[in-house]
Amino acid sequence: MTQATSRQATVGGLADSEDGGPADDATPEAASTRERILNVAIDLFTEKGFDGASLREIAERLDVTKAAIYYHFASKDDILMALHMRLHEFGKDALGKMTDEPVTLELWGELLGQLVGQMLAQRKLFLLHERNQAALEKLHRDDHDAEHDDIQDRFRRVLADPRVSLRDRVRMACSFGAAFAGLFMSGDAFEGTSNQELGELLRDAMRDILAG
Amino acid sequence: MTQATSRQATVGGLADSEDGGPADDATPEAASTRERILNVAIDLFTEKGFDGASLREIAERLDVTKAAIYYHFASKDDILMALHMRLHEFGKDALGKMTDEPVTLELWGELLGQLVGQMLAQRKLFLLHERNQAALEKLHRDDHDAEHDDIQDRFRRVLADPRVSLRDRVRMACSFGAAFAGLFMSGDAFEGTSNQELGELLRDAMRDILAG
DNA sequence: GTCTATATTTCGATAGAC
DNA sequence: GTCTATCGAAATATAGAC
Repeated sequence: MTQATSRQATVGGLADSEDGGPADDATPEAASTRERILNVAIDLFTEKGFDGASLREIAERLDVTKAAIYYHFASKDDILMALHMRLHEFGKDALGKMTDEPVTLELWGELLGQLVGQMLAQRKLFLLHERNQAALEKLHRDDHDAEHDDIQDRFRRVLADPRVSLRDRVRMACSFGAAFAGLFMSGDAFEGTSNQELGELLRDAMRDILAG
Repeated sequence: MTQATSRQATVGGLADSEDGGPADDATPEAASTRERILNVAIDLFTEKGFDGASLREIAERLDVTKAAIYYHFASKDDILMALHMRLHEFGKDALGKMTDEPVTLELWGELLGQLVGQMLAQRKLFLLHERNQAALEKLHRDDHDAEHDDIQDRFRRVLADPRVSLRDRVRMACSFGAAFAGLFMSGDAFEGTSNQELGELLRDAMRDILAG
């Protein structure tokens, strides 16, 4: 029996520090193989798509064999799931602010302002998700112990909440899209800009939409 | 030799009406097999991703065999290219307004206002592109007779134009993202809304960003 | 224009030695 | 924890009959 257990992916680098599992690598020096696999996977899954990138490529880039990967992960899906959990970890703080009350434009603004900071810090992870929607949906479909507080689901539920006016809900979607486009759809057009400057410009634009 | 010639995909349903090629199907009655393949491909490539969807599935859904598909298209890539050209056809009118002059916020607003209408009318085609970035990039990489006036490239070039202030360029990206999110990232949250109403709400939000 | 049948490749995954 | 070797499945694509 290997360490890789099906669909029990941990965040990796954040948790995973008990029993005999691969050692947690909070210490910076040398990333564990597990972490190195995840880091290469982020790049390859984003560049070529989850289906377009093969385990062979990941292995080659790390100079190990496919079999080594299967020691750390039960399946290719399991790698994607681990990355998904990693993102979820970053998003859950902002999400915590959402109760069952109807979301106001003010609350949405707060939420998104916080999220923009995390998106700037975790650009690659968010980009991975944007570009692999189909694979992630399949992952959720196949996952039967669905702990369904997925970030995307929560967002969509808010945007569909009939207690909030259509106009406001459209504004909420637009403000999110505005931030998103500034970060991910512009290629490297804003590459020379510091995270702080870009973050402020985006927050300004968001404010104009929500105050509009 | 079959009709399918490599990488010379025509728009399909809009052009393609000369020589012995499969008949143009401007007449509504029954869509040609070629058109039916493209229509099914839009759905499957969007739902499962370009790599995740197989030609077998497309064939099954049309109740024909894979070989029939290869009569109409030289390769799987060729199908995606045909769909890409179809989108390009719709976008080129708006793009025509872009000269080599620096793009002003006003011009950008006009451009996007027009584009929103086309996005509403061709939702599926735009969604296909959003969800298959990796496959489309590979398509462009492999395409050596690159006629490089791709819509996305043009947009990015504008957003990177140093003659325009960073603030304005970020606003342009945001306004596009706002429209985009309202249309594609909200799932079916706005499904009950008419295209006209949604279009107006989106244009209002865009105006607020560009006027901000 | 569509079919049957098959060639060819690549992938995800496993077994077992070290 | 990583390796070599291999399996079985599924995919793209082709050949040739009808």
